[in-house]
Amino acid sequence: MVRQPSINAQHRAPLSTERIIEAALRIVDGQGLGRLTMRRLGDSLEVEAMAIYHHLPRGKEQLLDGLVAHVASAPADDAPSRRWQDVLRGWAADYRGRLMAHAGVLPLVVTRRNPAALTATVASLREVMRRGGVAEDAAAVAAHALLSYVIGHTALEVRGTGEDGADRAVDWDARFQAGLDLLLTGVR
Amino acid sequence: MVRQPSINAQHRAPLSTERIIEAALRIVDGQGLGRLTMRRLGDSLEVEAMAIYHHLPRGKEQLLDGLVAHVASAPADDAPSRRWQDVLRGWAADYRGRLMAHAGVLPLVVTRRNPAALTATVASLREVMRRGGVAEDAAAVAAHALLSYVIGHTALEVRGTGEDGADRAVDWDARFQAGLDLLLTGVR
DNA sequence: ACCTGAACACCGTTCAAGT
DNA sequence: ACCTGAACACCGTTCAAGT
Repeated sequence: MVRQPSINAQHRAPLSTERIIEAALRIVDGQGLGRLTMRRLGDSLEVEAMAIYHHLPRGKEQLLDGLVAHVASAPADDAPSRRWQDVLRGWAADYRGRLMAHAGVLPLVVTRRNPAALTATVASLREVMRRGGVAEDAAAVAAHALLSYVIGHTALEVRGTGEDGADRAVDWDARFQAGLDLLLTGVR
Repeated sequence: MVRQPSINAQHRAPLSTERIIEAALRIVDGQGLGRLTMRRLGDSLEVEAMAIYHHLPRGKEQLLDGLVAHVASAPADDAPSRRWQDVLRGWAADYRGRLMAHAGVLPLVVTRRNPAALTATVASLREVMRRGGVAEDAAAVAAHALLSYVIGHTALEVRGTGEDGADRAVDWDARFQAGLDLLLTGVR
Protein backbone atom coordinates (compact mmCIF):
# COMPACT_ATOMS: atom_id res chain seq x y z
CA MET A 1 0.00 0.00 0.00
CA VAL A 2 1.11 3.52 -0.73
CA ARG A 3 1.93 5.44 2.43
CA GLN A 4 -0.61 8.11 3.29
CA PRO A 5 0.51 11.27 5.06
CA SER A 6 -1.27 11.63 8.39
CA ILE A 7 -4.65 13.25 8.11
CA ASN A 8 -3.86 15.81 10.78
CA ALA A 9 -0.77 17.13 9.09
CA GLN A 10 -2.29 17.21 5.63
CA HIS A 11 -3.00 20.45 3.87
CA ARG A 12 -2.65 22.31 7.11
CA ALA A 13 -0.98 25.69 6.72
CA PRO A 14 2.36 25.40 8.51
CA LEU A 15 2.69 27.37 11.71
CA SER A 16 4.26 30.80 11.46
CA THR A 17 4.81 33.73 13.80
CA GLU A 18 2.26 35.70 11.79
CA ARG A 19 -0.42 33.03 12.12
CA ILE A 20 0.30 32.61 15.83
CA ILE A 21 -0.04 36.32 16.55
CA GLU A 22 -3.27 36.54 14.59
CA ALA A 23 -4.78 33.59 16.42
CA ALA A 24 -3.70 35.09 19.75
CA LEU A 25 -5.30 38.41 18.85
CA ARG A 26 -8.51 36.60 17.94
CA ILE A 27 -8.58 35.00 21.39
CA VAL A 28 -7.85 38.27 23.19
CA ASP A 29 -10.49 40.16 21.21
CA GLY A 30 -13.08 37.47 21.65
CA GLN A 31 -12.49 36.19 25.17
CA GLY A 32 -10.15 38.66 26.87
CA LEU A 33 -6.48 38.73 27.74
CA GLY A 34 -6.96 36.54 30.78
CA ARG A 35 -8.00 33.63 28.61
CA LEU A 36 -5.00 33.80 26.31
CA THR A 37 -3.21 30.61 27.22
CA MET A 38 -0.47 28.76 25.44
CA ARG A 39 -2.61 25.62 25.49
CA ARG A 40 -5.73 27.38 24.25
CA LEU A 41 -3.67 29.12 21.58
CA GLY A 42 -2.33 25.75 20.51
CA ASP A 43 -5.86 24.35 20.33
CA SER A 44 -7.05 27.19 18.11
CA LEU A 45 -4.12 26.49 15.75
CA GLU A 46 -4.80 22.75 15.89
CA VAL A 47 -1.39 22.07 17.32
CA GLU A 48 0.07 21.13 20.69
CA ALA A 49 0.94 24.17 22.83
CA MET A 50 4.61 23.21 22.79
CA ALA A 51 4.81 23.62 19.03
CA ILE A 52 4.49 27.36 19.53
CA TYR A 53 7.85 27.49 21.28
CA HIS A 54 9.53 26.46 18.11
CA HIS A 55 8.46 29.75 16.52
CA LEU A 56 8.56 31.93 19.64
CA PRO A 57 11.52 30.67 21.67
CA ARG A 58 10.93 33.30 24.38
CA GLY A 59 7.46 31.86 24.87
CA LYS A 60 4.58 33.88 26.16
CA GLU A 61 6.70 36.99 26.71
CA GLN A 62 7.48 37.05 23.03
CA LEU A 63 3.85 36.39 22.16
CA LEU A 64 2.69 39.41 24.18
CA ASP A 65 5.41 41.59 22.67
CA GLY A 66 4.18 40.50 19.27
CA LEU A 67 0.63 41.54 20.10
CA VAL A 68 1.80 45.00 21.16
CA ALA A 69 3.84 45.41 18.01
CA HIS A 70 0.89 44.31 15.90
CA VAL A 71 -1.60 46.71 17.51
CA ALA A 72 0.39 49.75 18.64
CA SER A 73 2.62 50.28 15.64
CA ALA A 74 0.51 52.47 13.36
CA PRO A 75 2.40 55.53 12.11
CA ALA A 76 0.61 58.44 10.51
CA ASP A 77 0.85 58.45 6.74
CA ASP A 78 1.68 61.93 5.67
CA ALA A 79 -0.17 63.18 2.60
CA PRO A 80 1.56 66.39 1.51
CA SER A 81 -1.67 67.82 0.16
CA ARG A 82 -3.43 68.01 3.52
CA ARG A 83 -2.85 70.39 6.42
CA TRP A 84 -0.82 68.73 9.16
CA GLN A 85 -3.68 69.32 11.62
CA ASP A 86 -5.98 67.24 9.45
CA VAL A 87 -3.39 64.49 9.02
CA LEU A 88 -3.04 64.24 12.80
CA ARG A 89 -6.79 64.31 13.31
CA GLY A 90 -7.17 61.45 10.87
CA TRP A 91 -4.40 59.47 12.51
CA ALA A 92 -5.89 60.03 15.96
CA ALA A 93 -9.30 58.76 14.87
CA ASP A 94 -7.72 55.66 13.33
CA TYR A 95 -5.49 54.97 16.30
CA ARG A 96 -8.35 55.32 18.75
CA GLY A 97 -10.41 52.89 16.64
CA ARG A 98 -7.51 50.48 16.57
CA LEU A 99 -7.05 50.52 20.34
CA MET A 100 -10.78 50.21 20.95
CA ALA A 101 -11.00 47.25 18.56
CA HIS A 102 -8.24 45.50 20.50
CA ALA A 103 -8.95 46.82 23.97
CA GLY A 104 -7.68 43.61 25.50
CA VAL A 105 -4.10 44.43 24.54
CA LEU A 106 -4.26 47.94 26.01
CA PRO A 107 -2.76 46.85 29.33
CA LEU A 108 0.14 45.35 27.39
CA VAL A 109 0.62 48.48 25.28
CA VAL A 110 0.79 50.47 28.48
CA THR A 111 3.56 48.63 30.24
CA ARG A 112 5.39 46.16 28.04
CA ARG A 113 8.97 47.23 27.53
CA ASN A 114 8.79 47.31 23.75
CA PRO A 115 9.97 50.72 22.59
CA ALA A 116 9.95 50.00 18.89
CA ALA A 117 6.20 50.06 18.24
CA LEU A 118 5.34 53.26 20.09
CA THR A 119 8.59 55.01 19.24
CA ALA A 120 7.94 54.58 15.52
CA THR A 121 4.44 55.92 15.95
CA VAL A 122 5.49 58.98 17.96
CA ALA A 123 8.29 59.69 15.49
CA SER A 124 5.83 59.73 12.60
CA LEU A 125 3.68 62.30 14.41
CA ARG A 126 6.69 64.51 15.02
CA GLU A 127 7.64 64.25 11.36
CA VAL A 128 4.18 65.31 10.19
CA MET A 129 4.43 68.47 12.25
CA ARG A 130 8.01 69.19 11.24
CA ARG A 131 7.07 69.08 7.58
CA GLY A 132 4.12 71.29 8.42
CA GLY A 133 6.51 73.92 9.70
CA VAL A 134 6.27 73.33 13.46
CA ALA A 135 9.52 73.95 15.35
CA GLU A 136 11.57 70.93 16.42
CA ASP A 137 10.95 71.20 20.17
CA ALA A 138 7.27 72.04 19.89
CA ALA A 139 6.76 69.10 17.51
CA ALA A 140 8.48 66.68 19.90
CA VAL A 141 6.34 67.84 22.81
CA ALA A 142 3.11 67.80 20.83
CA ALA A 143 3.79 64.36 19.35
CA HIS A 144 4.24 62.89 22.79
CA ALA A 145 1.25 64.73 24.20
CA LEU A 146 -0.93 63.58 21.31
CA LEU A 147 -0.07 59.91 21.65
CA SER A 148 -0.45 60.19 25.43
CA TYR A 149 -3.87 61.72 25.03
CA VAL A 150 -5.13 59.11 22.58
CA ILE A 151 -3.89 56.20 24.72
CA GLY A 152 -5.21 57.73 27.94
CA HIS A 153 -8.56 58.62 26.40
CA THR A 154 -9.00 55.10 25.10
CA ALA A 155 -8.21 53.72 28.54
CA LEU A 156 -10.97 55.87 30.07
CA GLU A 157 -13.39 55.18 27.26
CA VAL A 158 -12.95 51.43 27.37
CA ARG A 159 -13.65 51.46 31.10
CA GLY A 160 -16.62 53.74 30.65
CA THR A 161 -15.22 56.22 33.15
CA GLY A 162 -17.28 59.28 32.73
CA GLU A 163 -20.80 59.58 34.02
CA ASP A 164 -21.18 63.31 34.57
CA GLY A 165 -22.79 62.94 37.92
CA ALA A 166 -24.82 59.77 37.74
CA ASP A 167 -27.26 59.68 34.86
CA ARG A 168 -25.96 61.72 31.93
CA ALA A 169 -24.17 59.43 29.49
CA VAL A 170 -21.00 60.54 27.76
CA ASP A 171 -20.77 61.10 24.01
CA TRP A 172 -17.32 59.63 23.60
CA ASP A 173 -16.92 60.64 19.97
CA ALA A 174 -17.64 64.28 20.74
CA ARG A 175 -15.49 64.26 23.83
CA PHE A 176 -12.57 62.72 21.98
CA GLN A 177 -12.74 65.36 19.27
CA ALA A 178 -13.09 68.24 21.72
CA GLY A 179 -10.08 67.10 23.75
CA LEU A 180 -8.11 66.65 20.57
CA ASP A 181 -8.89 70.21 19.48
CA LEU A 182 -7.83 71.46 22.90
CA LEU A 183 -4.42 69.91 22.30
CA LEU A 184 -3.96 70.82 18.66
CA THR A 185 -4.98 74.46 18.95
CA GLY A 186 -2.13 74.96 21.41
CA VAL A 187 0.49 73.84 18.88
CA ARG A 188 2.26 76.50 16.78
CA MET B 1 -1.20 23.97 82.98
CA VAL B 2 -2.59 27.24 81.74
CA ARG B 3 -3.45 27.13 78.09
CA GLN B 4 -1.04 29.09 75.93
CA PRO B 5 -2.25 30.73 72.74
CA SER B 6 -0.31 29.38 69.83
CA ILE B 7 2.93 31.19 69.16
CA ASN B 8 2.02 31.86 65.57
CA ALA B 9 -1.22 33.61 66.36
CA GLN B 10 0.20 35.62 69.25
CA HIS B 11 0.57 39.36 69.07
CA ARG B 12 0.08 39.24 65.36
CA ALA B 13 -1.97 42.08 63.98
CA PRO B 14 -5.17 40.49 62.68
CA LEU B 15 -5.63 40.42 58.94
CA SER B 16 -7.62 43.23 57.38
CA THR B 17 -8.46 44.38 53.86
CA GLU B 18 -6.26 47.41 54.43
CA ARG B 19 -3.23 45.34 55.46
CA ILE B 20 -3.76 42.94 52.57
CA ILE B 21 -3.88 45.72 49.98
CA GLU B 22 -0.78 47.35 51.41
CA ALA B 23 1.16 44.10 51.36
CA ALA B 24 0.04 43.47 47.80
CA LEU B 25 1.16 46.94 46.73
CA ARG B 26 4.54 46.29 48.35
CA ILE B 27 4.95 43.13 46.28
CA VAL B 28 3.86 44.83 43.04
CA ASP B 29 6.15 47.82 43.61
CA GLY B 30 9.11 45.65 44.58
CA GLN B 31 8.79 42.64 42.30
CA GLY B 32 6.24 43.50 39.66
CA LEU B 33 2.62 42.63 39.00
CA GLY B 34 3.51 39.24 37.58
CA ARG B 35 4.87 38.10 40.93
CA LEU B 36 1.74 39.06 42.88
CA THR B 37 0.41 35.68 43.87
CA MET B 38 -2.14 34.72 46.46
CA ARG B 39 0.38 32.33 48.00
CA ARG B 40 3.19 34.86 48.01
CA LEU B 41 0.85 37.48 49.41
CA GLY B 42 -0.11 35.04 52.16
CA ASP B 43 3.58 34.43 52.93
CA SER B 44 4.29 38.15 53.26
CA LEU B 45 1.39 38.43 55.72
CA GLU B 46 2.55 35.29 57.57
CA VAL B 47 -0.69 33.54 56.82
CA GLU B 48 -1.88 30.78 54.52
CA ALA B 49 -3.06 32.06 51.14
CA MET B 50 -6.56 30.82 51.80
CA ALA B 51 -7.00 33.14 54.79
CA ILE B 52 -7.12 36.05 52.36
CA TYR B 53 -10.39 34.79 50.92
CA HIS B 54 -12.06 35.39 54.23
CA HIS B 55 -11.48 39.14 53.79
CA LEU B 56 -11.73 39.28 50.01
CA PRO B 57 -14.42 36.77 49.05
CA ARG B 58 -14.08 37.62 45.37
CA GLY B 59 -10.42 36.59 45.58
CA LYS B 60 -7.78 37.98 43.30
CA GLU B 61 -10.27 40.01 41.27
CA GLN B 62 -11.19 41.92 44.39
CA LEU B 63 -7.54 42.29 45.34
CA LEU B 64 -6.69 43.89 41.99
CA ASP B 65 -9.74 46.18 42.21
CA GLY B 66 -8.50 47.24 45.63
CA LEU B 67 -5.09 48.11 44.24
CA VAL B 68 -6.64 50.30 41.54
CA ALA B 69 -8.84 52.07 44.08
CA HIS B 70 -5.85 52.65 46.34
CA VAL B 71 -3.64 54.12 43.62
CA ALA B 72 -5.96 55.80 41.13
CA SER B 73 -8.34 57.57 43.46
CA ALA B 74 -6.62 60.87 44.17
CA PRO B 75 -8.92 63.87 43.66
CA ALA B 76 -7.57 67.39 43.39
CA ASP B 77 -7.97 69.36 46.60
CA ASP B 78 -9.27 72.76 45.69
CA ALA B 79 -7.72 75.64 47.59
CA PRO B 80 -9.87 78.69 46.84
CA SER B 81 -6.88 81.03 47.13
CA ARG B 82 -5.04 79.62 44.12
CA ARG B 83 -5.80 80.00 40.44
CA TRP B 84 -7.49 76.90 39.05
CA GLN B 85 -4.67 76.46 36.54
CA ASP B 86 -2.20 76.16 39.39
CA VAL B 87 -4.44 73.75 41.30
CA LEU B 88 -4.62 71.49 38.25
CA ARG B 89 -0.88 71.76 37.63
CA GLY B 90 -0.24 70.72 41.22
CA TRP B 91 -2.68 67.83 40.99
CA ALA B 92 -1.15 66.65 37.70
CA ALA B 93 2.35 66.60 39.19
CA ASP B 94 1.13 64.61 42.19
CA TYR B 95 -0.88 62.17 40.12
CA ARG B 96 2.00 61.53 37.77
CA GLY B 97 4.27 60.88 40.76
CA ARG B 98 1.71 58.52 42.20
CA LEU B 99 1.38 56.50 39.01
CA MET B 100 5.14 56.39 38.51
CA ALA B 101 5.65 55.21 42.10
CA HIS B 102 3.22 52.36 41.48
CA ALA B 103 3.88 51.73 37.82
CA GLY B 104 3.09 48.05 38.28
CA VAL B 105 -0.59 48.79 38.76
CA LEU B 106 -0.83 50.96 35.65
CA PRO B 107 -2.06 48.09 33.47
CA LEU B 108 -4.81 47.50 36.02
CA VAL B 109 -5.76 51.18 36.15
CA VAL B 110 -6.07 51.13 32.40
CA THR B 111 -8.50 48.27 31.99
CA ARG B 112 -10.11 47.15 35.23
CA ARG B 113 -13.80 47.89 35.24
CA ASN B 114 -13.78 49.97 38.39
CA PRO B 115 -15.38 53.32 37.58
CA ALA B 116 -15.45 54.68 41.13
CA ALA B 117 -11.78 55.54 41.51
CA LEU B 118 -11.25 57.36 38.22
CA THR B 119 -14.73 58.85 38.12
CA ALA B 120 -14.18 60.55 41.48
CA THR B 121 -10.86 61.89 40.26
CA VAL B 122 -12.22 63.26 36.98
CA ALA B 123 -15.18 64.81 38.81
CA SER B 124 -12.84 66.69 41.13
CA LEU B 125 -10.97 68.16 38.16
CA ARG B 126 -14.21 69.31 36.58
CA GLU B 127 -15.26 70.91 39.85
CA VAL B 128 -12.01 72.85 40.15
CA MET B 129 -12.57 74.38 36.73
CA ARG B 130 -16.25 75.07 37.34
CA ARG B 131 -15.44 77.04 40.47
CA GLY B 132 -12.75 78.82 38.49
CA GLY B 133 -15.41 80.04 36.09
CA VAL B 134 -14.95 77.59 33.21
CA ALA B 135 -18.18 76.70 31.40
CA GLU B 136 -19.78 73.33 32.16
CA ASP B 137 -19.09 71.66 28.82
CA ALA B 138 -15.56 72.96 28.48
CA ALA B 139 -14.77 71.82 32.03
CA ALA B 140 -16.08 68.31 31.36
CA VAL B 141 -14.00 68.00 28.20
CA ALA B 142 -10.87 69.43 29.79
CA ALA B 143 -11.16 67.25 32.89
CA HIS B 144 -11.29 64.12 30.77
CA ALA B 145 -8.51 65.30 28.50
CA LEU B 146 -6.31 66.15 31.46
CA LEU B 147 -6.69 62.77 33.16
CA SER B 148 -6.22 61.04 29.80
CA TYR B 149 -3.02 62.98 29.20
CA VAL B 150 -1.54 62.25 32.61
CA ILE B 151 -2.32 58.53 32.39
CA GLY B 152 -1.08 58.27 28.81
CA HIS B 153 2.06 60.25 29.50
CA THR B 154 2.91 58.04 32.47
CA ALA B 155 2.43 54.98 30.32
CA LEU B 156 4.93 56.30 27.77
CA GLU B 157 7.33 57.53 30.43
CA VAL B 158 7.37 54.27 32.33
CA ARG B 159 8.20 52.38 29.17
CA GLY B 160 10.87 54.90 28.20
CA THR B 161 9.23 55.46 24.84
CA GLY B 162 10.87 58.51 23.50
CA GLU B 163 14.37 58.51 22.10
CA ASP B 164 14.32 61.39 19.65
CA GLY B 165 16.06 59.49 16.94
CA ALA B 166 18.49 57.20 18.67
CA ASP B 167 20.80 58.97 21.08
CA ARG B 168 19.14 62.05 22.58
CA ALA B 169 17.55 61.23 25.93
CA VAL B 170 14.21 62.71 26.89
CA ASP B 171 13.78 65.15 29.77
CA TRP B 172 10.51 63.70 31.02
CA ASP B 173 9.87 66.43 33.57
CA ALA B 174 10.14 69.16 30.98
CA ARG B 175 8.13 67.23 28.45
CA PHE B 176 5.36 66.54 30.92
CA GLN B 177 5.11 70.22 31.82
CA ALA B 178 5.16 71.38 28.21
CA GLY B 179 2.41 68.96 27.19
CA LEU B 180 0.38 70.02 30.21
CA ASP B 181 0.68 73.67 29.20
CA LEU B 182 -0.42 72.77 25.69
CA LEU B 183 -3.62 71.38 27.12
CA LEU B 184 -4.33 74.01 29.75
CA THR B 185 -3.76 77.03 27.52
CA GLY B 186 -6.56 75.78 25.29
CA VAL B 187 -9.12 75.86 28.13
CA ARG B 188 -11.22 79.00 28.55
C1' DA C 1 13.02 21.34 10.88
C1' DC C 2 8.95 20.85 13.10
C1' DC C 3 5.92 18.86 16.28
C1' DT C 4 4.44 15.65 20.32
C1' DG C 5 3.95 13.59 25.17
C1' DA C 6 5.14 13.32 29.59
C1' DA C 7 6.71 15.71 33.38
C1' DC C 8 7.71 19.67 36.79
C1' DA C 9 6.88 23.50 39.53
C1' DC C 10 3.66 26.57 40.06
C1' DC C 11 -1.13 28.96 39.87
C1' DG C 12 -6.32 30.41 41.82
C1' DT C 13 -9.88 28.52 44.19
C1' DT C 14 -13.17 24.92 46.75
C1' DC C 15 -14.24 22.69 50.58
C1' DA C 16 -14.25 20.43 54.94
C1' DA C 17 -12.07 20.88 59.13
C1' DG C 18 -9.98 22.98 63.07
C1' DT C 19 -9.95 26.63 67.04
C1' DA D 1 -15.14 34.53 63.17
C1' DC D 2 -10.96 33.43 61.41
C1' DC D 3 -7.58 30.47 59.70
C1' DT D 4 -5.52 25.83 57.93
C1' DG D 5 -4.59 21.59 54.88
C1' DA D 6 -5.56 18.88 51.33
C1' DA D 7 -7.27 18.66 46.90
C1' DC D 8 -8.64 20.05 41.95
C1' DA D 9 -8.19 21.92 37.57
C1' DC D 10 -5.37 24.59 35.36
C1' DC D 11 -0.95 27.31 34.13
C1' DG D 12 4.07 28.13 31.50
C1' DT D 13 7.94 25.74 30.31
C1' DT D 14 11.77 21.80 29.87
C1' DC D 15 13.23 18.04 27.84
C1' DA D 16 13.65 13.80 25.36
C1' DA D 17 11.56 11.67 21.66
C1' DG D 18 9.35 11.06 17.28
C1' DT D 19 9.00 12.01 12.01
